[in-house]
Amino acid sequence: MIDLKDLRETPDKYRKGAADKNVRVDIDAILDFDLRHRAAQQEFERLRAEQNAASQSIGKLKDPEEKKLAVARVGTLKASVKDAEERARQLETDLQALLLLVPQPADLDVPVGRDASENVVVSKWGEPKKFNFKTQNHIELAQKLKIVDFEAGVKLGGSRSYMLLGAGAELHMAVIRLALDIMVRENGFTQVTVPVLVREEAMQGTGFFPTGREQAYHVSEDNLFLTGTAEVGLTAMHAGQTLEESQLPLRYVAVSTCFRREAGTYGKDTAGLYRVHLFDKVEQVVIARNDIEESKLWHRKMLGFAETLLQRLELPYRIIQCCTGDIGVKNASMLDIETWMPSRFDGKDPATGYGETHSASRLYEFQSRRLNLRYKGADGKVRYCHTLNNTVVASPRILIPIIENYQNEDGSVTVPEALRGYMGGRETIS
RNA sequence: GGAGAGGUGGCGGAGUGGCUGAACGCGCCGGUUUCGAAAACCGGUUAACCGCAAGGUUACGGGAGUUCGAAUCUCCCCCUCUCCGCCA
Repeated sequence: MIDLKDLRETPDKYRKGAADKNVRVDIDAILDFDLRHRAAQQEFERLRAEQNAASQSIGKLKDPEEKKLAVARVGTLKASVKDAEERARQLETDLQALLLLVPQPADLDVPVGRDASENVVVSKWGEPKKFNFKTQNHIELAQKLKIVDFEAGVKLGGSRSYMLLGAGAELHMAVIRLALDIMVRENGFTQVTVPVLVREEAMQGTGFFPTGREQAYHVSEDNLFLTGTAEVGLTAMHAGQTLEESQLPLRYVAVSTCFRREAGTYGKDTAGLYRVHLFDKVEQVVIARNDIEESKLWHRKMLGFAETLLQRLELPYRIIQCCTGDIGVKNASMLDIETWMPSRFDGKDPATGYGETHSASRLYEFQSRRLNLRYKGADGKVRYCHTLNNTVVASPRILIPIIENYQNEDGSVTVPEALRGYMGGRETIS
């Protein structure tokens, strides 16, 4: 949610912000609704004041005849008050609905671009390994090693379903535990468990609704939604509260199962572990003071925590600054991490070999406004918090680069050193 | 799933149709007192929105309704608690 006052004062900022993000919103219509809403509001308030005054005087009247007359007089006022109220309320509802669609304008340091093709590579870490034998993709490797059963998954859960077994499931838990240890033990984040079944307000408050509603599973029986990330729980946890500045920044991390309908992706990445309906993810969220520089600092730090994990796993990756057309309505800025997945590499252009594994978002007040998440500053003023989030690790997607980069000629997979401690010291999967 | 109780300001807790945006207590802020503090005493202390201002409107879990007028009456929803049943 953007600030209506700010939109009123600097509409061009939001016109450009939406255009840059390829989002169509009619800012002029919003301004017009706003104008009409305020006029209607004032009209209603004037009439209501009149009615209130008249009603109050009735209470003081003693003479029953006089009272009767006064009641009748106010009775006629009632209808016009109700009318004016209805008009003002309707305008407000329309205005709010439109306002929810206005994207957060991208930050100035975000390159303008149409879509993912115009994203910018910021940095690279590690060199993709050269194999001196014919490599296999993670699907072939995993099936031969019997660490993933796709058929069973589909039989039970339909398309984009899978079952990890044996060392596959162990590997999955190992990366999650490594991710949690990095965040909790090494970086002081507080681990939290979150509800993955939430009310509509939590989805709207975190900005996943109304745009993107079709991506969430809806449990209609209870009118609850399955979350696609722990970001929802971690960010909405303090909704409606006024925190103390001294509590900030809040640093939370959670593992949760994530549910995504993947509507509109038919035919994309249909095979394997890349795009699935259900996965587990360790997510980091920071709720910070209302300070742009501080937000930027945390953004880089949070990116760094994810890099730490990939470096421990010795997986080559690159960092992408997403362009305006690819950062979604919520974000002021978004940086993705793409990890080297040998099976995606076309043999010529190295850029083809990287697949997205992480996404770090900086949202400023966008979610806080929707969630009414504020804090009282040292100066006594109440402000909206800034929120940020980033993946620490999402599995099984991360198993793709692990299995593929660590494969051996005989089809076995070496367990990354950083994970061995979580797998009883196991060194290879064969 | 069945039965019942309840949701009021930062907290506790009054309030069953107009004089209640809300008694009283606690807390908090300012002052008096004090070398300083505590105690005591005095004063202040809800928020959002519209408006240059004066002022006005709204809000007692949320929504709808009754009424000239609702924290107070009616209906629906949400949430919390207690008991019974069932259950990991």
